[in-house]
Amino acid sequence: MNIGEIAKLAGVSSAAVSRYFNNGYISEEKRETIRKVVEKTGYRPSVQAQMLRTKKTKMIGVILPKIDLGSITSMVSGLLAVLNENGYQLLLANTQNNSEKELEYLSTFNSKQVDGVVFIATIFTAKHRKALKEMTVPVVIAGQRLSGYPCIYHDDYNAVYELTSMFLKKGCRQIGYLGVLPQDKAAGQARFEGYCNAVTDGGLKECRENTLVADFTMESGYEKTEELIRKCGLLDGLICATDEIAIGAIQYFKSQKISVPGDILVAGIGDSALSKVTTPTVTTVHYSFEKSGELAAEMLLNILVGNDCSIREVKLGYSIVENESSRK
Amino acid sequence: MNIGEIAKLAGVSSAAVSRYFNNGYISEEKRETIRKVVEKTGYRPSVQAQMLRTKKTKMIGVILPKIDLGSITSMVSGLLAVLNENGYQLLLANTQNNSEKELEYLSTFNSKQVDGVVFIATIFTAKHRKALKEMTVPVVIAGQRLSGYPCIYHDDYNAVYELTSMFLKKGCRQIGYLGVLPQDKAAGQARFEGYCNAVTDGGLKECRENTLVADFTMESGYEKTEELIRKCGLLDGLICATDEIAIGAIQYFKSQKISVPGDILVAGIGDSALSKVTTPTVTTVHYSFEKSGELAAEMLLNILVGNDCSIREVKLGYSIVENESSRK
DNA sequence: ATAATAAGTGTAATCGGTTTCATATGATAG
DNA sequence: CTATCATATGAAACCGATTACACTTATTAT
Repeated sequence: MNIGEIAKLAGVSSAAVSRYFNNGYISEEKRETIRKVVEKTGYRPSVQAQMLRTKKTKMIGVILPKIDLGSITSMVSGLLAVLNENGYQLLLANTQNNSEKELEYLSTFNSKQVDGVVFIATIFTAKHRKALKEMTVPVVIAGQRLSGYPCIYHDDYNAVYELTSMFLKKGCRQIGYLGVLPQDKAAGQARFEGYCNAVTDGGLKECRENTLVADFTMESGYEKTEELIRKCGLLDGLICATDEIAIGAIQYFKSQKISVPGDILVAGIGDSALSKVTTPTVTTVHYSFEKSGELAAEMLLNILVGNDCSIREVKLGYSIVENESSRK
Repeated sequence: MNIGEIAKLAGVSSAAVSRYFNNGYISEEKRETIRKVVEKTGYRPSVQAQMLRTKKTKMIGVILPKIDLGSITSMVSGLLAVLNENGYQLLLANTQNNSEKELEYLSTFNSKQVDGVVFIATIFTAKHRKALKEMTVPVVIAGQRLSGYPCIYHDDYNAVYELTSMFLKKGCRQIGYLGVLPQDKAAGQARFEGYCNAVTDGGLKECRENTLVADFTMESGYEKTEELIRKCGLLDGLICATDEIAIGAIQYFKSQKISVPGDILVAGIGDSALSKVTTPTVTTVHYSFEKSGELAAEMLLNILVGNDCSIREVKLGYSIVENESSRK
């Protein structure tokens, strides 16, 4: 069943049927006859033919490093809400933190498979920059700031700065930090700098000694906390770059009969579901990931309609969620 | 840059270039010249044109009720792994538990937009059956058994039967149950029946009185536990249809100074990340959702290549993860 | 020597729409 | 009474690939 057959049944040309679907000039009377035929046959235009002819796929590619992460699924949820609302579909690519795959999917999506791309990445290399430069479809970066590209990210620096300052105000004088790789500008570098500057501004020194790099897991949080304590002695505060790390840290302290928050205050980042069910519950930073997904989608759609004056860079705020692990 | 221009540059026909990409008859020498031209120009065939001509989109639609749920993202992860491996892309549709949207996306995907659909649903109505009957592209159902359709699901009945039997063996004589809507055949009905039959087989009676229906949240678990205790007095065991409900229940017991597992044993289902970080950690049932995603993808791909003798229905096993909430 | 088969190639039809262009009609303006 | 314009329509070109078909040449079987 194609447009020609419908046209024949309705006694019009295929152009008229096309206009019927695309709000072109068409008389009320033909519109009605076509409507009837379409209804009776259940005809739907072939999206493939439309894509080929119009060069619009109405699809947005989303590249993400890991699907089973609350922050990321929230973003996807926000993306989907806005995209579907506007008649776009979402093509998902999971790179499993594999840098090569990120480049591969960028290239795949670029070859006209989608109208635009939302790129959720953690670490940008020179290769990424090169791949991005070669893109012919618009790309919005989510979760990181990348100069020259439309992007949306969170105020990591100030979030951790404020978190650390809060610990100082509560009397902490030996604050440790468990971070992630600094190549990750957002979760790694910005958060670490927030910690460092807050500590220095608070009149403490040698912040770098009280820090270690972990990965994004609870196990790593546990191990690195042990290492940190062995290295620095007992601290009175510990800021962690993610909730998972913080929970691992708390588990270590529990195993050592070190009281949280009695002996040491602990905080994480992300406001994950986990942070609300542990004992003690974990003080953390809330980012609105769903909102950032929605905004990323809106930015991309704006670019697609050629709205050159639209928002091109967004830094989203945060709110500190004080839970039991820092109540003093 | 289209196939014709490449053909001209290589001094061959467009058919030859097409054959170059599709492993058709072509001499080694032409293959080489085409390869060079393709490399130099960076040409890639238009997927839209290919789709139109071949009637294959190499895309699979995935319809899911909620993206921010560990079990579902694990499935998606498994789906993606297998689909991408085989050159397929994943088109994501999130229905937010909206039955109308489920039907709408089924219909959208059906109109030749994808080669096949993976449908992750919770409740099947008559409308769903009708919509499924009208599908012209193959559909694999995940998370539920639906007679007549390729499907993949977990052994909910026996999982809960075994969990309940374990509680009985530990001496429980008053086991309560917090379930979800029985319209959900898998998480609702099958789990509930597993509980009922285990209780009856264990020589206890009146199982139905000790049960209530909650929804999938911790809050609901908290409230319904309160209601259940008010109704039935103190139980000595509580089986919950999900980990979230179980955690809500434990929070209620904590608030009432009722000891878990001292006074009452509690278990959930799903082996979520949450169940591992609470105090006490929650006894639960592990399902391999990632594997079910992989299998669903494999089933669908098999159907697509016309392998009629392939697996059409899979019931996956489970393992009980005994944690602190039931250690007696 | 001849028939049959396999390998290699190009032409042109095809997939199913959208859109340009030419054309027609009726209404309004000058 | 013509010129202009908005509305309405269909024919045909076009998007960019795949593939059926016809054809040539080389190889093998009879």
